[in-house]
Amino acid sequence: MDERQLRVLRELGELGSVTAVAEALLVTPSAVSQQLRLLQRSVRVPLTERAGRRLVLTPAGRALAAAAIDVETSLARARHAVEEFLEEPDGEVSVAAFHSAAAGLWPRLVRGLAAPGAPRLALADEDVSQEDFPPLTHEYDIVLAHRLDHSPAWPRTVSATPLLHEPLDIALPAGHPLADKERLTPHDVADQTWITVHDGFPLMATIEAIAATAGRRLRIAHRINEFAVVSEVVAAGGGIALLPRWTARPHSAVTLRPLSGVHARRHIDALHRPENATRKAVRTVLAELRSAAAAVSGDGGSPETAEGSDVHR
Amino acid sequence: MDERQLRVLRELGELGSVTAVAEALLVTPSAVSQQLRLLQRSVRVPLTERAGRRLVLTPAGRALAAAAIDVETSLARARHAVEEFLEEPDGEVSVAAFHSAAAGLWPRLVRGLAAPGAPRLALADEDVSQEDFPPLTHEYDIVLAHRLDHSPAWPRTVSATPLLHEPLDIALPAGHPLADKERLTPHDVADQTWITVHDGFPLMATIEAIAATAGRRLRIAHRINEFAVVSEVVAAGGGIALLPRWTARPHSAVTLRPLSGVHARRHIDALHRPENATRKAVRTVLAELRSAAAAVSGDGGSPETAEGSDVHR
DNA sequence: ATCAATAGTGTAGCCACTCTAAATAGATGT
DNA sequence: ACATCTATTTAGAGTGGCTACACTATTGAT
Repeated sequence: MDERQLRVLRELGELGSVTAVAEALLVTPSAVSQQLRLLQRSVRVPLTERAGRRLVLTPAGRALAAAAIDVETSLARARHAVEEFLEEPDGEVSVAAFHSAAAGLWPRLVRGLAAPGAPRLALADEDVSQEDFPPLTHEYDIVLAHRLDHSPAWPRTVSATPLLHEPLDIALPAGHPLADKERLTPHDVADQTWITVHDGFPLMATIEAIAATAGRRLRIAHRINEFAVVSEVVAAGGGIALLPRWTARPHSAVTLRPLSGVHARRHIDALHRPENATRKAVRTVLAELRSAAAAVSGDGGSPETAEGSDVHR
Repeated sequence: MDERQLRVLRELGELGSVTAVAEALLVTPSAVSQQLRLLQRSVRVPLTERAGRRLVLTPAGRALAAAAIDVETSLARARHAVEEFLEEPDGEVSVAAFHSAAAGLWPRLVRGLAAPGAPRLALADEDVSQEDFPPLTHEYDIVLAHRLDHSPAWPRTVSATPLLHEPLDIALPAGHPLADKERLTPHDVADQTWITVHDGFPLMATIEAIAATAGRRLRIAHRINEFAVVSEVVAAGGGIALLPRWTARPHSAVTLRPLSGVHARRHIDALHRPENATRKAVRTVLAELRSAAAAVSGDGGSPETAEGSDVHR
């Protein structure tokens, strides 16, 4: 008893003759007759009977034909299941991010997708080194990742949607002498006590570039990945640090100053496996992320969020 | 996208490897792999992906596998649909009957099957000549039919369950001189004015036998098929008639007297197509009909219905 | 590093299944 | 009685899915 046989039986019930079924299914009446014979073999009561020169369903045949409708319905649903999955506007979308991107973008993302009918977010923070971002796309639909300007591009196996090209500024405690200058050079900052990320994390390459340009080894006192913690330690006079301009939460006792002389910018990209963008819900989240990023960087940001573009704080 | 492919996909989701699916479905891994490739061809996003040396479902694959469960469920239901139809205790059973059998048996049938869970009855009266009873089994699950003792048996294409072997008595108006005799002979009744059924209806053969035995042509004044009407006309003095002993409703102004000298009995049988008895609901109704018939004929009839066996009225 | 074990995929060929074509049988209506 | 319509049977062709086997890739052990 397979789909084809049930289909034939059902059509016979609705069309009332083998010939009509054959025409509907684009086969010969012989094929229909044979399918019916096979189906009959699997059942112990007659499903069809002759009515004159026509063939009609018995009550048992009608009972089975009714069940056949369910089979065809579920098969039709299965045939559309993938499309529906792709077009579902409110599907679940998992988003991973490192801390500063998470802190800077997720609040806007959550607010922007709060409406009913919007994708359901599943957020997770993941603080990994640069080469570990792409594999995360196997676990999450979208991975917010960052890399420095001249670091190797993301592998071709993942799609990358650029979100931010974010300057990295020097974070100074309020009242620090260097805060008087509008811009700082590697030479200006090379002799300071430093707070940096752990080895292997993206910002480290910029720290090394500063040291190379100034021709000195930096004095690195602390290793702190989390920028909120960094801000607090900078404010407390523990040293100076490199902080992203837009995604690190401003601290009232920390002043940011742009750095000249080295490329001090990072890319924040949304990584995802290419086929993932066929899902409407994923595309919606990506669009919302772009809009959140534009707001954060000050391009058309809402008044509520304009503070993010205020460098001097 | 057919059942087999969906089955393979679903099993892959649950078992987690092509080899395990192959073992579960009793085929080689190669066959599983080929089925998956075919399924993939019908869909524009990947359904599976490599995880090390294993193969796992993508989110789209999981969405389709979920739909596959519905397909398998409905197919399993279809495979049992006929059995369920046959075993359904409360299915609808259509019963046709000629008038006197209907009047005599249906009230008991309806009362006996009033309980919830009993077959649902669909009753219909059909007053046809003897040869037209068997074809009615194409329209009704059970056909109550009657034939005279020596008339040809029912064709082998239908099953016949004997219900009653019912004497045919002479109906006389109360106070008629013949009512004084305990039994009547053809000779006694041949000179009376008669009320008979229409030509072609079963009882007519007995009327003809009476005429033949007595050696006379009967004086047939009226042609009335419906026994309730016959009783009224007999009571009013319109003539005498042949009435079934048990199934015709007794009339207070009509006396029944048994007839000797000719075979004056009819068979009342329940006809049905043989495969119809595979339905539990039909068997239940047949059993209830036998019990109703036994009660009507006085074999273990309940007090409430004992009047049916009272010939002298 | 190398090797063995494990997992999945590709290919060739076989087998079974389902279709078509044509002949047959039965029913209907003129 | 005959032409027409309908369903079935049979034989044969074509398709498709399966197995066997070879191959690639990954993993873990020595």
